[in-house]
Amino acid sequence: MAQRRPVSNLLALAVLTVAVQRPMHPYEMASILRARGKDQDMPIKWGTLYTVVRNLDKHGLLEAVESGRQGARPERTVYRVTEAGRREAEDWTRELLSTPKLEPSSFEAGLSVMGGLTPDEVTELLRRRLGSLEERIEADRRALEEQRGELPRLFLVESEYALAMLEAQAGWVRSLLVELAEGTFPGLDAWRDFHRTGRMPPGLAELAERGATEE
Amino acid sequence: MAQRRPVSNLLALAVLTVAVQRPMHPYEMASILRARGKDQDMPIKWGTLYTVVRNLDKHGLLEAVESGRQGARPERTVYRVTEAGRREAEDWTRELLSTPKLEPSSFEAGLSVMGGLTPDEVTELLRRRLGSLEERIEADRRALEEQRGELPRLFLVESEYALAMLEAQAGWVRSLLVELAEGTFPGLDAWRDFHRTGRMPPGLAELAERGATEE
DNA sequence: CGCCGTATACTCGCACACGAGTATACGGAG
DNA sequence: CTCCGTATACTCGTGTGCGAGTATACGGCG
Repeated sequence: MAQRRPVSNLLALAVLTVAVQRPMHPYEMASILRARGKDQDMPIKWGTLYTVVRNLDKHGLLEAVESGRQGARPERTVYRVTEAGRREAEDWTRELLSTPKLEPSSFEAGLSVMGGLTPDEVTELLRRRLGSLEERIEADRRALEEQRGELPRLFLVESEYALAMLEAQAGWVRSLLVELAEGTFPGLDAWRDFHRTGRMPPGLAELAERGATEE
Repeated sequence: MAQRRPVSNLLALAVLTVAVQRPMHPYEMASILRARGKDQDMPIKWGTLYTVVRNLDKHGLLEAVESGRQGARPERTVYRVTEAGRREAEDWTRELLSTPKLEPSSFEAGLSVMGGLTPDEVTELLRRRLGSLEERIEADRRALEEQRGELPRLFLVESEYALAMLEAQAGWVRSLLVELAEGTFPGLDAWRDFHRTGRMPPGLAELAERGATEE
């Protein structure tokens, strides 16, 4: 119920777009998505898949066209995209492309509470992060180069974006590390003192109380 | 249950870090968080707040120290951070800083299905996105400059990061727009043909079937 | 001095996400 | 030819997120 979309989970959009090709049963949608590497950044959870498909059905965006057992396999239901489903997928795509949406990032959360650790530890942790980032960037770049031979650019755009964001993050971390390592980060001493003495530097105490309810 | 953290919601980390200052009741935690502007990127949901606090209590990371009515106000419970809670907060912060985590991005999802729209519409949509991004960047930059006078750098780092990511995104969108507008984007014609004729260009059809289950 | 809008503080219950479990088919090794 | 590991295909139950609702206090206005 995150947004006003009848089925808000982004997996629903992926499901709709594969099912547009031709009617399919849920497991097959998952296989195709996996084969296209869409599960790299957003692994498909089985429970979610079936819930999402059922909800799409309930809202008339998908409809069951065939249900029964072929041979002696477990029963399976084949779904087809409805006209409404096609419209929903298009409209949703339009919104996702046109409207930037702030999403909670765990790194941001970490940065916002990094004052709880000492500057030296933070420096060490960020160094490790940068290492992982660089490895990942290298690996992704290779993988992308390889796919460039097999797939048209249109299908690689989202990987290119993801890579660009990783690079931007690495760059930012690198520049913060320079400030921390060279000691040019303003307020470094106050931060250290706070941890040595265990108390807020004067002036920060009231700041921390801002927004507190009166007793 | 996303990770192995006893209470996986990031709001729990924020709660722990404000409650470290001194014992508090939930509503007060929310007020302080809001006053610090932490709700900008991740608005505090009331339902979640109380659920999270209850779970932290259940896992021994917070403990109730006082429960009862002051004056005739509605009953309220004041919570204190336990030793385990303090450790959890520190450990969690370490993890968030040191380990990059891929998070699902709705823009990425949009890019991965943009083939469903025509190149011209995509161009128009991205132009709108770029406009919104630029406005937002301008506004955030101003806000940040203003806060620089009042708050030490340590408390602004996460805003600086968020701003840097917005700028990186804007830059990326801008360069994609150039390719689309100037027609240098490879495969533009095939993409257009696909929409005019309604059928996949040869070679792409099999590609789309990759991962399909045998009948 | 009574009325109402707003801030304070929380509860409840639905809907969704998802992991773990279930059950059958198929193919290859022995 | 039978045993078992793996792929196929789905179900169920639990925990969690979160909006909408509830209830009291306070301040100002007429």
